[in-house]
Amino acid sequence: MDERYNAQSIEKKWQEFWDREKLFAVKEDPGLPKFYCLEMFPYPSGRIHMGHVRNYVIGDVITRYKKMRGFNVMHPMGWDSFGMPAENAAIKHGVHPSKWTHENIAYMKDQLKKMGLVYDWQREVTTCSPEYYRWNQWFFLKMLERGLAYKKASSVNWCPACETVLANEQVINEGCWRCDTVVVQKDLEQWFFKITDYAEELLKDADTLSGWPEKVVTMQRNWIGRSEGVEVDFRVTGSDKKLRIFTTRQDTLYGATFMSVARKHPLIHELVKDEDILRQIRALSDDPEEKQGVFTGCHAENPLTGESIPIYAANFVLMEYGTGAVMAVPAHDQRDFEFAKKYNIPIRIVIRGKEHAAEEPATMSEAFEAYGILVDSGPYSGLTSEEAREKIAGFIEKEGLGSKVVNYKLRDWGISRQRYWGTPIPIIYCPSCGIVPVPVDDLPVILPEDVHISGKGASPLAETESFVNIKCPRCSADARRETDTMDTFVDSSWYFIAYCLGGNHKVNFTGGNTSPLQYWMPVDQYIGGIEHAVLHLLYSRFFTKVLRDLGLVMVSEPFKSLLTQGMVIKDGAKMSKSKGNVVDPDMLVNRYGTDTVRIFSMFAAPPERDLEWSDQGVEGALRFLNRIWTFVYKNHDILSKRSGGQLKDVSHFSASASQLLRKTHQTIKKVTNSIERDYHFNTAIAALMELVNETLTFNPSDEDERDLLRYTVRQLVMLLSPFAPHFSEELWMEFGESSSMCTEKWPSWDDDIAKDDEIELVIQINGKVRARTTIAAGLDDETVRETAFSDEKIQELIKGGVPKKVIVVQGRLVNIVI
RNA sequence: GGGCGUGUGGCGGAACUGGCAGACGCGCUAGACUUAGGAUCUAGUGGGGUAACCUGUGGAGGUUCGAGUCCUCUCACGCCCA
Repeated sequence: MDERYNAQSIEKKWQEFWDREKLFAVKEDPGLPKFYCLEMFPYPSGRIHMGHVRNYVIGDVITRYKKMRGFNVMHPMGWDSFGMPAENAAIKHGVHPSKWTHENIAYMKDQLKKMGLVYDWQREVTTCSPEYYRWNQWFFLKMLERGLAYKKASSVNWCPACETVLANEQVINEGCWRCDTVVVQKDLEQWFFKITDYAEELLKDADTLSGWPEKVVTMQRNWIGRSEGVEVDFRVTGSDKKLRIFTTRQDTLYGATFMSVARKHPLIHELVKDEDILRQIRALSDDPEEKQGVFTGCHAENPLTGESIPIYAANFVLMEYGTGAVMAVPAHDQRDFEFAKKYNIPIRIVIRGKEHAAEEPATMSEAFEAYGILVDSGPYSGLTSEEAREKIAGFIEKEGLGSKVVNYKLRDWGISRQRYWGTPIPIIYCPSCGIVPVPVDDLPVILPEDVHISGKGASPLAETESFVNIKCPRCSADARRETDTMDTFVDSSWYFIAYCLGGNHKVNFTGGNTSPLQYWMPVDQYIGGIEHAVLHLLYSRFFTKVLRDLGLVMVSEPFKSLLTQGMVIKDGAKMSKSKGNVVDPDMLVNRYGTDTVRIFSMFAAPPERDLEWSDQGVEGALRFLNRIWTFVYKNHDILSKRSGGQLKDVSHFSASASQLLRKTHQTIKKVTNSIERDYHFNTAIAALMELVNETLTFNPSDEDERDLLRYTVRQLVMLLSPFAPHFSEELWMEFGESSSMCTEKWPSWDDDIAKDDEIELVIQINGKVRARTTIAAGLDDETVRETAFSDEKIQELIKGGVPKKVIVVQGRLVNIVI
C-alpha cells in the first residue's frame, strides 16, 4: 500500500475494472426487486459542466447504494443529440452537425467514465441516429392515425434578414439572436400533437405524483390551466352572424359594455368592409402590455339584457385562447378597465364587495375583480357571485344561448421546426392525393448528410432536391417530402422507454418484444434540473399516456419520484463564461481525483438546493479522504488481518471501545436514514466524518478491540463507497478482500447497540438551561425528577420554594417552573 | 399584481413528531513538528463580558412550561405566472 493516496492511478484502475466486469449491466430478473434510476440525458454540447457533474453524481450515488441494498438497478445514459448548437457549429465553423455531434459524444462519454459514473452502456441511446429517430417517425404516424397529429396554420417567429423561422428561445428581446433584426410573426402550416386531448388526464394524474416536488406539480397544473366557464353567443347587430365568447365570469354579464375580439378573428374580415379600419387593426401593437384597440363599427347584443354594445378589435385578445373573443366588463376586469378608460367606454358596476363602500364608476381607480354580491343584474341581483355563476350558466344552457365549457390554457404542441438537425417528419405532399403519410415499411426517413447549411433561407432540407423529390406512395406521381423536422422535445419524450428496450440498436415496437417495459417502467427515481418542470416533464407524461393507449406500456405515469437538483453557483452567481466563474470538471478531476470532487459535491449542500462551489471546500474533501488513507496505511497490519470483520467478545470492552461500537452503529443508521428519507447526502457524509474523527483517536488495547477497529473501518468504507467508490474499492482490497465493493451488502445496524446508555440531562428553570448532568438512559420520570432537584445549583436557585410545575422530557430535559 | 419558495456564525450548512441552536466542513486564532509551510497534528472559535451571567435563528406580535420549528402581520431575496 502506498503511503500517500494517489487518486489518479486508483481511479483509472477501478474504472477499467467496472467496465471490464460489466458490473452495472443489467437484465430483467423477476426474482429481484428492480430500481430504475435515471438522470436527464445531456445535449452533447462539447464538454460536461458542473451542473452535469452534480446531476450525474447524485444518480450514481443512488445507483450504487440501491445495488448494495439488493436491487436490480438499471442506470442508463444517452445523448439528446439533435438540436440547434450542432447547426450553429456548422454555420460558424463549417463542420457537419453529425461529425461535430459524434466527436462531442466521444469526448463527453470519456469524461463521464473518468468521473467514475457507472452506467449500463449497452443501453446507450443517441437520438440523432436513424435507429432511434425512426421511432419518432413511427409514433408520429401512429398519432396521425389516431387523430393526435394534425396540421394547421399557426404563427411563428420569423427573422426577415435570415429568412428563417426562429424558436421562441432564439428570440432575444424581440430580436433575432443571430443578427438582432426585429422578429415578426408569420403564419405557416405546422404539425401539431394534440396534447389537449390529454389535458384532463394530465391534470387529474398530477394528483398521483406524490414523489414529485409539490412546486413542479403546481407548475404543471397552472400550465394546463383548467377553467370552468360558459361559451355564450352574442348576436351581431344587423347580421345573422353570432360572436361566440368564452368567460369564467358569467356573473358579470350585466356589466359588459363592449366586446373585444382578436385581430385575427374571422368575423372581422366578414363584417368589416372599411379599408381604413382594417388598416388600423393591422397596425395594432404586438406588445400586449400596451392595451390598444380599434372600434370595428359593429355592435353585438347582450343575450341577457338585449343591449347593443360596440365590438372592438384588441391586441390583448388571442385567437389561440378560448374563442378569440371576450365580453368586456371594465368594472370587474383590470384589462377591460384600462381599455375602457383609454377609449371612453362606460363602466358599469354589477358586483359589490361585501364590506366595500359603494364605489362609483367615475371614481374607480382599478377594477374590482373579486367575487361579491350582484347588483343591477336583473333577476340575479342580490346573489353571490358563486350562486350567480351557477344560475346564469344554467339559464344560458336552457335558453340555448350557449353552453357550459371547460377551457384549458394548455395549447397543442407544435412540433414543426424549419431546421435541418432533427427528425424528418414522415409526410409526403402529392398534388393529387394531398397529405400522404410515409408507409411504415419505408421508415426511417433518413436525414440526408449531404446538405448545404447556411442559416439563410428555407430549411436546408427544402433546398436538397434529392431529399425533397419523391414519388407519391399512393399514385406514384411526382411529389414532395415534408422538409420540416421535429422539435427535439419529441426525442426526449420517450428515451427512458428506449433504455428499457436495450438502447438504440434494440428498440423495436413492431415485431419486437416490449415486455421489458413491464419490468422496468416506471422510472423509480428521475433526477434533473427544475428548468424542465413543465416542457420536457409534461411532454414525457403525454407520450407515456399515448404509448399506453397504443398498448406498449402499462403505466400511465413515467416518473414515480422526481428530484430537481439546484444549480451550481460560484461567488453567488450561476456559472457562466461571461462572468468568468466557470469551474472546469476536467481540471478538478485531474488535480484532486473524482472521488474528492464527488465527496465535495455531495457534502456542500442537499441536492435540491443551490450549491455554492468552493475551492477550499474541495481541499477539505481531499483532506477527509487523506486522513482515512493515512490511518489505514499506519494500521495496515491490524486492518488487513482477516477476521471477517466479526466481533467476538464485547463484554470487557473499555469505555472508548464501547463508545466506538455504539458510534459505528449510530453512523450506519444515520447514513442509511439520510439516504432513504430524502437523499440528503450532506448529512450522511457529515456522519461519516464524525465516525472518522472518533476512529482516528481510538487505541485498541487487546485483540478483541482490534477486531472492533477492523469492524468499524470496514463498515466505514462500505458506507463511503457510493460517494467515493474508487477510494473504497482500493481500501477494501487493502483489507485483503477479493470481491468488489459494489457487490457487497449494505451494512445494517442494531438499535440496541446504537442506543446511548448515558444521556446528558439538561435542567431548566423557567425554560432556561441552569445545569447539566449525566444520567443513565431510560430512567423513569420520577428518578429523573429527583436527580434534577438534587442538583446543588438547582437547589440554590429554587431556595426551597415550591415549583409550580415540573416537565420531564424522556431522555432530554427537566424544566422546573417556579 | 397573483402563486410558490428561502431567510440560522465570517462562509457552506446541521437541528426526527415543538425540547441543549450552530452537528460536519471551510475560514480564522494559538501552539507543536519542520530548513521551510499554502503539508500534517493538537487546542480554541456565534456575539458581549475578567467572571457569574446576559444575548442570539430577517423584523414585530401571539400560542406554549418551552418556538429556528406552530399561528398572525411585516421586510428582503429568489423562482414561476401575469
